[in-house]
Amino acid sequence: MKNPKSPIGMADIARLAGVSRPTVSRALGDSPLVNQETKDRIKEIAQRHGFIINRSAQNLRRKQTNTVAVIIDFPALPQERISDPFHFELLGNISNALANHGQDILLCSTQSAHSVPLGQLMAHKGVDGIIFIGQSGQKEELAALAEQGAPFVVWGAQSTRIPYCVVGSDNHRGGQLVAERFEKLGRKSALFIGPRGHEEIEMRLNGFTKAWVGNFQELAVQDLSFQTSRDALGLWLGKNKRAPEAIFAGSDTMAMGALAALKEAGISVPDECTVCGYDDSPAAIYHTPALTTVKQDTAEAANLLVDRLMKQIEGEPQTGALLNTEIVVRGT
Amino acid sequence: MKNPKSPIGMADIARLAGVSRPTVSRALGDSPLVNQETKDRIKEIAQRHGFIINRSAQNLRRKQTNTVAVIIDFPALPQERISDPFHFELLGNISNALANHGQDILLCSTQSAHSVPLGQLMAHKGVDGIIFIGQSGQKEELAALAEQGAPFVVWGAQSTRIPYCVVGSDNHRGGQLVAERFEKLGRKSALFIGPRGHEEIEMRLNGFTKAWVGNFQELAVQDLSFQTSRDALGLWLGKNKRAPEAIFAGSDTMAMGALAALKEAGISVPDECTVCGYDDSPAAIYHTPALTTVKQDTAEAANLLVDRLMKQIEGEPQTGALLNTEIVVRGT
DNA sequence: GCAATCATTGCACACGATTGCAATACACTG
DNA sequence: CAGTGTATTGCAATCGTGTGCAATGATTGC
Repeated sequence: MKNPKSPIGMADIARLAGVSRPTVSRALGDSPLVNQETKDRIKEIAQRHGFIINRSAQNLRRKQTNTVAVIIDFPALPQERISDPFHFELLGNISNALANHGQDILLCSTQSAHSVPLGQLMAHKGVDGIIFIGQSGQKEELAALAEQGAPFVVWGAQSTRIPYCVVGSDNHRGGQLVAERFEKLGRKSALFIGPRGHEEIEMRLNGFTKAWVGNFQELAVQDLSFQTSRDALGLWLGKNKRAPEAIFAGSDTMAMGALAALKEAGISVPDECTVCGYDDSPAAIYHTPALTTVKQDTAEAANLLVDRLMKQIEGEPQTGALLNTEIVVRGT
Repeated sequence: MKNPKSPIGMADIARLAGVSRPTVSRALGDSPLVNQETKDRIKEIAQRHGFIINRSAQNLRRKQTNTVAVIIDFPALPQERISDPFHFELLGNISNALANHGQDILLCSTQSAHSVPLGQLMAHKGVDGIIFIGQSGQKEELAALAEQGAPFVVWGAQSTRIPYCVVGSDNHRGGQLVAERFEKLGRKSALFIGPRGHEEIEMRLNGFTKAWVGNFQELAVQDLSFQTSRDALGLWLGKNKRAPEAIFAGSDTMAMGALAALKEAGISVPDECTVCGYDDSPAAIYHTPALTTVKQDTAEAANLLVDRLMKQIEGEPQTGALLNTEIVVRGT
């Protein structure tokens, strides 16, 4: 029933060291108020007896938690499976980055997070700050949250005059890189596949069209899933007699959907049609042929996110940041 | 500097309701000691004023945290990228399942978790229980943890006389299903690709060989990565004149690696060689051709894990559980 | 009508750590 | 030697909530 927990507390250490509890507290906190020898002795004793501080008590007293909430979009239903593996990779890197700062992660799915007003989420969950992943949808709520001075950062689309800190890859530049590559390959016509209303993807498209001079068409789809993309392109290929010479997909998952449709239509890749995705998710490498795609450096992204969040928690307001992006040329 | 947090506490609610603080505490906790009308009134007031309980204080007093640690293998280095998307899916489902039980998730990477002796992890992180994902490596430490009565569950390989609660898919049966399918297709020779020493995979192999009557060879590799599998099979195909008629890979990722090697060798799938993976990870669907694989139901897995963990926390010891597995036939 | 029972509520302390302030001891200055 | 300063430590209050026990008033039984 009751697990034994750690029955050893600060008071015990104090007794063992022959000092008072506050002195132990200060010693472990490396306070300059305590004699160096005393500190060393206390630390040694605490170490030897496997003392572990009670986070609940510490948090209560300090009014902070050393915990950061990460809010991420998990597929609500098993069959949806829409969650992007890219997010997983980012999450892993965030986990590491936060660990380096001595912070714990409180993981929330968007649905459970939204059962509570965003503004109260922090107090409710008892965290010092929040990292949002893939929440481009709710700018107003995030703005309100920023208004009350809550420390948080968002992974998503950059844009001017956003009142909070957004870290994201340079989607505009990414799109541009794709256009440049298509040009270099001498392609004359291009098709873009992606949903409207998804800010990051719109920016990719934007960068692309700004830099692209050839023939252009857009295939607007409902979501970012493999299946949707595959079906949509299949239909499109049926209706249009000529396949485009190049396809730019809004994400790797969609690019793979497109590749499936191309294969079914008997169009050879990359000879007849070259395809470029976005994200450089692991699956891009595993795919046959391996996917040409725009890479977002998740490790650097995680570091930037965490770094800026920490500084915010310490009271320094932070501006957003743009990540370098590069195109990774593989088999498509 | 100081974020305003929620300045409203139980004392305020008490004053507003004209009762004492303890009464508020009991009312919100639905104690039968409080008059129903009083309870309702207090709850309403608390609700209306957006009162949110201070978890730190509550946890301190109750000596529990309503938080479960999930320890998962994140890739330590960005370039490793070995983490299986299957784990991500499982994590998402666990997140949902825990949310249903009002539990929060504390996410730890294995590396940060191992910076502290496993036995103290729970007290250190201040959680009520732990879910391990993909830790088949350290049975002794887990056994020791079980010894001290810590509540935890493990996703991994089932086996008899393990002193703690393991939930896993029926790997043995999974391998058997693959053998049966190969037989049904009339294949005469089979090759297994997978690392030795990985318990779950060994069991898959075990189930397979028990049921398989044809010619059999094993290709032992170093790890579970796409690249390793691809290279190893490539080499193997070079050395052996005849390709096997069927390949069973230890995981989907490895199956995709094998498919890449087969393609390079000009061997047609599934005509000349049929391939079967394991996990039914999302990438299996996205692959071209789509992967035939053994499915593990992550939603059910998550429910079982969480359910058993909760019961342990409440003091009921739990035995392990075996998940149903089924083979999903797709294009390979 | 009096005592016993019950339902409801408040008092006061506990949880385990942090911190402002006072206390002590000692050194140093003039 | 008195006075001031400095280094080190302990006392006691505090964070916000939960809970054993006593107290209150209402109800019941005889």
